[in-house]
Amino acid sequence: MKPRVRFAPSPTGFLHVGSARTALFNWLYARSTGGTFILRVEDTDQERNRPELTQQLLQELDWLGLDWDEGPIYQSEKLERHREVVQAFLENGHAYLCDSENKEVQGTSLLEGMAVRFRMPQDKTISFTDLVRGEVTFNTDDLEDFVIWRSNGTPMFLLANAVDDADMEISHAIRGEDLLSGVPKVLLLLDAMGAEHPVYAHLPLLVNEQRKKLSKRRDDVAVGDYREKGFLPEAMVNYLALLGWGPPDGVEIRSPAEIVKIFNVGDVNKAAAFFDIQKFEHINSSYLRSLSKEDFMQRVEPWIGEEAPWSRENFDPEKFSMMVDLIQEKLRTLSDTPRFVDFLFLEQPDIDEDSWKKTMKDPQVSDSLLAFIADSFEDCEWETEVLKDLVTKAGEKVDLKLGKAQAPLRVAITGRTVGPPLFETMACCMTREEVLKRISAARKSL
RNA sequence: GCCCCGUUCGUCUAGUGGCCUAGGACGCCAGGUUCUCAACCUGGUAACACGGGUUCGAAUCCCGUACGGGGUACCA
Repeated sequence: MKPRVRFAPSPTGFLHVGSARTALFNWLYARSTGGTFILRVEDTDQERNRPELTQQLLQELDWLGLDWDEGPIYQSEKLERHREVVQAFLENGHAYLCDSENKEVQGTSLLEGMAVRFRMPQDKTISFTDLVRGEVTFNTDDLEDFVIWRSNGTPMFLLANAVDDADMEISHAIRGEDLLSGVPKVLLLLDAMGAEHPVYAHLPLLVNEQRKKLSKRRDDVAVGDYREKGFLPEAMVNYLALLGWGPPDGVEIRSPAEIVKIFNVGDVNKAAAFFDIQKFEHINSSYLRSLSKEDFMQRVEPWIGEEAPWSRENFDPEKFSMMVDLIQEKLRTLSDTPRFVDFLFLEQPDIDEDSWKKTMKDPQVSDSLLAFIADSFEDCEWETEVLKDLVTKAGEKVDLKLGKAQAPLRVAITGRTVGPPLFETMACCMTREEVLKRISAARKSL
């Protein structure tokens, strides 16, 4: 029997990174076992039953490359089936009608304005084997009769969940630990239907620095936010896979396809994991570096177009293309790109205050240094090595090594102390006139 | 409150009774890279929550304590 797993998100208008991780682990399980990955949209809550919310969800999954084999199946379309099960429970005594005061009402058919509660058996032990946590046990005395049907005529989550899992013959339910306490109720529901139990695997939660479940109010939780910050989908998948699971050989950076080969849900660990943006950035920069130039050019497009800090007519694609060779290895995210090249496409460099203060703190020295440099640049060959030699010589006159001597020039030209290799940039992408103009502008500001 | 789950370097993890004076990665720190660094290279720092058992031997098994988290809705 091939495993059948599902990702069953509630459409909230964005994909939460925790949900994305759950989707990923289901996908990994299906792909690594030859199973079927099913997408089911849990939109039983009327407010969430909106097509555009679902659309966004599908797009994010698509962006991550998590393709599904069946679905999307909409839970809201199964209303009749859910009603049928609840009706049967009413008839066979597994559930009862209940009014707005939570009082039991006699009757064996659904009534408008009445909710339905599942009857909890007394002192019954319920245990199951979780693939991640091992044996987990509950006692029904700690559980209450719970609502399975709302008075507005719609099914509750647990009921819909149980019925759909049974009908879709889900073999493995892989989801977040926050759903662990709901399992005994679902198992009871399944038993009442005479359906089989799926195998459960509860993944550790993703937490923030306060060790609390990632929340959308405090934390950056939308996958789309990371996309907009310039993270690559394969880096996102790679990083998410590392939260709660580790490759047996310790090689952390590897493609989704390679992860599929070595993934095992039994190796998932139990403790909550902190979503560490710094490590994510490290992984992203690694993927960025390994991109072919062609691929990089394509992916960076959104960051150098309309959104860029320069006006479109000043942008020069050829210069940019040359700059890519110099900066690709330095980027942590795609959104870092503009600030490494913006000075080429702006009338004036955008001067960073801290950089200016740091390199121009002795205006006398900086001025004479820049004067020497400007003089020697007036009439020289416009080549990387020549420019570098000239700056080295200018530095010697004020008793500074190249490392220090290039700093004021770098800030005058680019506006920042950090950037692409300076001499190459000037030689390949700037004219003598532009460079001299910026040097003199900087000297005037001293 | 009650129920459930968890606890290895700051962080993510390896470790399934001897190979552990606990390994890797990120971060951090130091040095290197005769152009910067937020890039790259090398090195370093740093952890088995605590207390009892079991065992010749425990990070690994059992019990308890502490701490953390999740659940306990006519949300999902």
